[in-house]
Amino acid sequence: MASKLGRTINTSKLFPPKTLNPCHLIPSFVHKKKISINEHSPFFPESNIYTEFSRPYHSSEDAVSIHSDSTTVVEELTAIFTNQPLLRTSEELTTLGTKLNTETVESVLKGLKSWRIAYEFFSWAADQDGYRHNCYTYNAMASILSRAKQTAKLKILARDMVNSRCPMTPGALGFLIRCLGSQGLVDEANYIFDQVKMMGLCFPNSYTYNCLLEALSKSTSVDLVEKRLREMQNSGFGPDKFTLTPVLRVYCNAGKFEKVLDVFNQIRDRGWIDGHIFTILMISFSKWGEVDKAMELIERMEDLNISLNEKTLCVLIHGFVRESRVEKALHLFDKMRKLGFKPDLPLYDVLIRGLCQKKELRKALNLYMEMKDSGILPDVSIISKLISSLCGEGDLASTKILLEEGEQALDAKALILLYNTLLDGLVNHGLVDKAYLLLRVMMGAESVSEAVNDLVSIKKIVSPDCTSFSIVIDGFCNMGQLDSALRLFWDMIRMGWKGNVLLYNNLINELCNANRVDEGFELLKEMKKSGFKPTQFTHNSIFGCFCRREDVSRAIDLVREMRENGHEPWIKYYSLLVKQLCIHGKVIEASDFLNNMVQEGFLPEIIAYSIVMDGFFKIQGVDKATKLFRDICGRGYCPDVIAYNILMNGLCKARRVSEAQDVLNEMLEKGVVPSVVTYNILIDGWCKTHEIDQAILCLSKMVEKAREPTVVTYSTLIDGLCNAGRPNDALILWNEMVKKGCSPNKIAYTALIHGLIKCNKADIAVVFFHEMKEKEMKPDRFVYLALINDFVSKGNSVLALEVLKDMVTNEKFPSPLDKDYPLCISALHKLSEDVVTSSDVKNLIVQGLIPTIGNVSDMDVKSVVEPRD
DNA sequence: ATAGGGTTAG
Repeated sequence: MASKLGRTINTSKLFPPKTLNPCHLIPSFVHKKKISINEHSPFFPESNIYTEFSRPYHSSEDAVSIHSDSTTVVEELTAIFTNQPLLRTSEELTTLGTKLNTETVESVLKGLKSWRIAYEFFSWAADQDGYRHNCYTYNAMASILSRAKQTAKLKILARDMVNSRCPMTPGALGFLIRCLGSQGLVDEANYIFDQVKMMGLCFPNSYTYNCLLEALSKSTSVDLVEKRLREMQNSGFGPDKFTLTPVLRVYCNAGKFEKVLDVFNQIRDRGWIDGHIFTILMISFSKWGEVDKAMELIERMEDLNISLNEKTLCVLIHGFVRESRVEKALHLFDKMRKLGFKPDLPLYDVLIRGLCQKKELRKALNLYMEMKDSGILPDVSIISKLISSLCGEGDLASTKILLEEGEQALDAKALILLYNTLLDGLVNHGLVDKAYLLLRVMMGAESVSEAVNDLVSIKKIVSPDCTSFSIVIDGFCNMGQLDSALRLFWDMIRMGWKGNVLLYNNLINELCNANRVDEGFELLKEMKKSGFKPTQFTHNSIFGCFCRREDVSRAIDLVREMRENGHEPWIKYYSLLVKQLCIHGKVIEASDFLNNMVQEGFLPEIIAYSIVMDGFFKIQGVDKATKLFRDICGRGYCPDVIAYNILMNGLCKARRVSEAQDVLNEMLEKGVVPSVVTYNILIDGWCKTHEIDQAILCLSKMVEKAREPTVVTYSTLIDGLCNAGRPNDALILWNEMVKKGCSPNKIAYTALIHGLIKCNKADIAVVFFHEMKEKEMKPDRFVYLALINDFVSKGNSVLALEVLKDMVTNEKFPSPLDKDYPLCISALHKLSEDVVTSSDVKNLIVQGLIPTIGNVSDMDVKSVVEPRD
């Protein structure tokens, strides 16, 4: 874009040439005006603000020629700066410096190929006596830097330009603004515009404003654009098409639908709609995922006889593929070809990828063939995509053809990429052994080449690279074939490949997962020897293994080594370690481990301390636990709700419920919000210490605080109420629970059934017993036994037998070693003594469901084998 | 290839 340095408005790339007359902003008199080529005055009279449009540009074809002396100077300078950097301090150059003028500088800048040299020349010129850059030389330089994307230098240049106080024509300022805008330097463009205006270096006209808006429209700064638009109107410049276009664009960028519509209507009402406007809208719609709306626009465009341009179609096709609507994309693709546009590789690429993603591989292949027929050479990336998709579908035959084509068209470096894709595809398709065979053939093992005949017909051998090995090694790892992975790894090392960090990490991690940590350690040594630095992941893999093994001393040694490397041990591993130590009663060891971590400079998270605190409580170390809690508080930890819960639970279990109540108050003071669990713990504490009223009070408090009781809350209280001899209240609570939609689980049923039995209400209990079984919850044996025993003791043999039958068909009768055994036997005795149930008991013995008991003889048993009616 | 961790009822 920035090629005329502000003298003419070159908008052809921004706006369709058909709709734009570049002169529409320029009063006609300007074209007649000429300005002397040797104009050196740094200040143009104000009346000349439009002269830049007519100033000839010496290097363009129709430009006025520079006299021959100047031409020589340009040529010499260009030659010296291009080819003879050593001559830059020579006398010759000093002489040339005296002949410098702005036109020469512009010419030289235009002729220099590299932005770096141009920049050097530009700086050199600035230092020459009697020479000053003007706005055109600055713009020439700005244009070069902008094209070279040297944004930092461009910014400095723009500031220098302002600081030099060189006057600018509105066009020149517009040009500069567009240079900045094209590099996304929106704020800078905005700033420079104001500076220039403020310093009186230029009076912006509507073109300048349009340039500024154009620059701003690359952002989403709606406010900025609106502000400038008002400013422009206040300066007497009404908006034209080139004003509204950037306004539309910024609203599009910011996703302001309403505003977009509003501006669009303004543009339409003034008859300014063109393809460019549509393109802006369509790109936005496509970005917003509104491809259908974009399609509607296309139809409207066709109605308005505005031709679709290639870019718009491309954008839409990309948009449809992005939404996985490949059919629609293909439809547009056809349209595009009918309009005579020739699709390029990127467009084929996106469609083929879209089809691959939809697993429409036949269509993808056809399109690929079409592309080749139309004379477009495929690149390695598209072949690679096809190979990996075909592999994924197990279509090895097509893969083979593509690979053969690749062999003809690609060099060895690209070809190895295809082979790696193939290896990867095989591995992903679960064919890691096949991949391994292919790899061996690549390594030169001709003896197995038969086995990969269906994959490749190797004409030229492609040696595997590090990636090839990595793919197959990782494949083995993922298939659990760790030893194959290791063997291949060492093969790779022997072949001189060093591997990479990822490969080492994967292998070490797999070894550690397989509890082969010593080998993992060996590999770590090898890794370091090869010059790779272990990462956090490497160390934590090994650390995790030590933690799982509860190997405290090696774990702490590793923590030390990790600290030296600046690697943090992962909480999931050390919390696992302390948890397991606690489970095994080694709470002191767990506590010591955390202390050691602190000594090594790592502060364990509160979670780990919570585990240890709970551990102390579980081994009746109440004082140790509470001391630990206070210690960590003193060390600056802020216990969270779970840490408090553990503390309260420990105190409650030690029957120190009022202390637990104090802890709850402490929580509230400190602003730690109690959870349902907190209240449940306290409720249970009160229940277990026979303070059922306190427990119910606690329930109402939790409801007050909008903590919904859970099935745990209800179970706890139902158990407590029954133990307090209040079965009716327990039943009321049960109904309340069900009414609230809280469905009872096995523990809740157990609590109620057992509670009712304890309250002498086995007849009610058995109703819930049946309800529970209907819900396919399996009662624990002690529930059966409690019922049987209760019925037996009350002489209700029929019900007792019914439950007994139920029990023995659902689970084994307790063994003689079981603590419940004597109880069961005594119940059986009672049932066999009762005439109503004795024969059924014998039947159960015959069926082998219950053991033979004392006074039921074998003879008796035989007598019941014959069925009686 | 990177956090799932710790607490309550029969």
